[in-house]
Amino acid sequence: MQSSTPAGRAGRPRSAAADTAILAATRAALVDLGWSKLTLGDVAMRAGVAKTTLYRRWAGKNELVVDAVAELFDALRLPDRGSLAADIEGVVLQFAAILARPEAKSGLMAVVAESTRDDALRERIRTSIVDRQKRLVLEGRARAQARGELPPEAGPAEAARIADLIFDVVAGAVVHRTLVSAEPADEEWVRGFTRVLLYGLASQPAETGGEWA
Amino acid sequence: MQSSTPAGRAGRPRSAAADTAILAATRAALVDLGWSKLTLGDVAMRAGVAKTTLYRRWAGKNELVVDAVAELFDALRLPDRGSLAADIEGVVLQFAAILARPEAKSGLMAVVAESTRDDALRERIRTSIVDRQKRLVLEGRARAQARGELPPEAGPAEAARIADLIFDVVAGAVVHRTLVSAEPADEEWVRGFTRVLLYGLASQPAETGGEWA
DNA sequence: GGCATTACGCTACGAGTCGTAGCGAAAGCA
DNA sequence: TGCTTTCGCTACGACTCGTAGCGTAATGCC
Repeated sequence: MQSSTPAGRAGRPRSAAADTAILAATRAALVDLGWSKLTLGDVAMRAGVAKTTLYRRWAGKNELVVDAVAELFDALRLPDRGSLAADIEGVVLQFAAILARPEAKSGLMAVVAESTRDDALRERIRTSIVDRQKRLVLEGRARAQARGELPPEAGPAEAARIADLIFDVVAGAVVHRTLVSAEPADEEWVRGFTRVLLYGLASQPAETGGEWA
Repeated sequence: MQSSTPAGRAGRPRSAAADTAILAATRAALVDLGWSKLTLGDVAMRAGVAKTTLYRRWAGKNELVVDAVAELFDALRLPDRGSLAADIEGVVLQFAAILARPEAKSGLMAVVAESTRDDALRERIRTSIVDRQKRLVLEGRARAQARGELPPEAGPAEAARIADLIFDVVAGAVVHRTLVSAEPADEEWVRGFTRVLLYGLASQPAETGGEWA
């Protein structure tokens, strides 16, 4: 975000309603048109604002879509389900549900691709999307350690390393399953994933025969 | 690919040299310009061919970049390093090295993003990029089972499920580390990842203190 | 060798998008 | 009531797109 009147400024304040309308219109355009065919003129028309207003608030398509997609991840929560496995399954299913939405699919990966050549954009993605997700990893890990389900790590540097690793594994697997393999990360898949994450491949006794709880 | 004269056709055959020049020019343009600023006119000029020639062979930017990026993954091999852990670390490091190249970074995620709204494109990505990677998983898994490092699975359906899961975890983690976290998947990271993949989080005794083999 | 067939380079074109400039009107703050 | 900033609107040059048309080049077949 870069809207909302910067506190005690004089003059006409920016319309907060326009912000929400623009971001909603951006998501709607992502659903209807996808990333490549989405134009700022079209978004402006959908939102009922002038194209110039859009350019006054966002530098371009990249920044706009980052903000529009970021709001989708605001709903992520980490309720205490009693065990680490249950906590993981719960939050992964939430994450998968968000990624299943077409506006997230077509928007998120596109801005990530653009961010490989734009450091400012990558930073924007990190602060408004990635860090919110990563916080859940830290929270879940601390909770599991308090339960005694995970061993405490050596030091703060080691803790950060492992947290980063876990985050890349979890988020990466769900994203890859959803976008590249193009198959749903449903409950059955999430159960198998959680088992591998907690106990590894070597322990996999192939207990599930197919479909049963 | 859709080039090379379709066998016994009459008339002037398509120049194979043009194909390689175009694909190389596409990768060069990806490095210099990135996905969004890459234009087919620019690629044609770099390759020394007319723009119309490009349109005669590829339907558009998406298909062209898929083919150009796919060639990067031809180098993936799975040499027998004696143990499952060593095999995984070896192939993951290769995968990471390819993903570290700017033409792979900016090109791959962009076409994946587009493929969320284009079934034909997704199929093209699957056959020319994803399936080649997935074959390594099947091969490595079979090798590990022959060594007795992994338990045999219940049936063919279960085997496919687990192979798909492993693939999404491995490829997804490396991609997420490289593109989203924007940090290198170096040897240290790969060691930690392989440990989690094989033995899970619960067994993690935080043995590495930082940097030592 | 000659002929049919296909690919190639080149030019030109309408259509669409981009991002910006300039203007008058509207909406807050002091 | 003024001052300041935003807003909607129109218009603009520049650029890219994807295609059409033409003459030429390179092959297979007879």
